[in-house]
Amino acid sequence: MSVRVRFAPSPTGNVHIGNIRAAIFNWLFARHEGGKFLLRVEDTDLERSTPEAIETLLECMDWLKLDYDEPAVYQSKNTQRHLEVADELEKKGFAYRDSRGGEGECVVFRMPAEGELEFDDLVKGRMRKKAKDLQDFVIVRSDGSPVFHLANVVDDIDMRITHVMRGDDHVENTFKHLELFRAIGSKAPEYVHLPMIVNNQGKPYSKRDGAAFVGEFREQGFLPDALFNFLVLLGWAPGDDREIMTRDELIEAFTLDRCKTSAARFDIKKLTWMNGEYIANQPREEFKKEFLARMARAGLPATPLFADLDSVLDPVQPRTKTYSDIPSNCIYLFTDDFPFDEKAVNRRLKKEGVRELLLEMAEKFETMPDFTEEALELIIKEKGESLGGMGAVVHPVRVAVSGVAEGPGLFELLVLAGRERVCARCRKAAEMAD
RNA sequence: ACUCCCAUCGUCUAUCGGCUAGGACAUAAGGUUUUCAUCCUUAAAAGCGGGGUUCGAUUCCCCGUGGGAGUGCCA
Repeated sequence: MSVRVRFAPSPTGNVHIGNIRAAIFNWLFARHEGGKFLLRVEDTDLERSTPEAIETLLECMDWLKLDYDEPAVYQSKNTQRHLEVADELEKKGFAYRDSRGGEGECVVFRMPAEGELEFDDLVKGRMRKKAKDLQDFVIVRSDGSPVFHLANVVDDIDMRITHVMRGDDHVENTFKHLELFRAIGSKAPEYVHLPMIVNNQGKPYSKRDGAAFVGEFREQGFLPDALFNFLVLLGWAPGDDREIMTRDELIEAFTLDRCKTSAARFDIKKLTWMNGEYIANQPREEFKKEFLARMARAGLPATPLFADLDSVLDPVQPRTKTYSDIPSNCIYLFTDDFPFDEKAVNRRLKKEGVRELLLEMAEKFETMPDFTEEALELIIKEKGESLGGMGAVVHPVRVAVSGVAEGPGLFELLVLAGRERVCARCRKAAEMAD
């Protein structure tokens, strides 16, 4: 029988990285096994499951390229079926009506009173629980609506799910679910419980710990492939020393026996590093598209003041860690109205003789015959020798032209900026000097 | 309180009884570079504690400790 797995999120506005990680594992498993990956939207909480929330969910799936193989199932459409099953269970004596909660009559599923319940988790191994440690549980609320446990199991049956892969926090539920399958008379799927993603305190990773929702990572300028790659490595490893892997490599290598059993902390620094690697290797056209979008959003022009966009992007792309740092990192290439970094100004401009130096260099730049990298290097080197090192010229000029202390190679930068701008900026910065 | 789960460098992880415990991120030092990023070299950095099983335990078992999860109308 071929593998059928599902991702079953409740659409509550944003998709948590823990949930999407579960989705990724399901997706990889399905693709590795040549099975089906399905989406079931558990939208039974009508108040929180707004159309916008569902839209957000689908966008996340799309962004991460988690394609599913059959039309999405909406759980709220199956309510009748859930209630029929509850009726059946009640008729057969597996469930009973009770009003102990006081809110009216609900339907309660009867758990075994004694004995031991067990199942083999494909990652965690054999799980056992004494029957007396599990209580009966509500499957239909007093308002007539089916509860998660019931709906989840019935839908898994109807969707012919073969493997349920979900968060660790569901292990206890699994004992209940297994009893439901048994009572309904249906073969239960295999179960796989994935460790949680936690914060520095070991608690479930939440919005308080930083970006916690897929949309936030997208907003902050992470690539879907980088996030995907990073998340897979939380709780799974290929066994060799590979870390940056393509989708195909991940699909090829992904097996359940390499999943971990312990919780993993979310390390944004490593994600950022990985994202930088992905950006550096991104096709120029893709980078350009995102670059322009970010510039537009920041209200900056789409075309550089000088040179063409590609020349400007050459030094920018390999230095970009996340898209969100694009506007501030290259604003000086697109407008003369750029900010000066205070530290850089204090360190490189507010020094004895810098004013004169900048004016002199502006003069030299203006009069040199060819404004090329080679010629610039000669001139700057020459001037530097009289000042005890090229740095004495390079640093002030860099800050004068870009406002910041880091960036592309200076000669490259000057040529990009063009003679006219360089001279103007040197003279303007000279006023800030000393 | 009870039940269950988990436990290797700061972090993510490798190790399926033989380990001088490997890799990556982060950190530190050095080299390359005009700066930053990159790149190269190097350093520091781990088996929670106690018992057992074994010729030999990070690896298997038990106890403790720590963390997490769950315990009838959330999912």
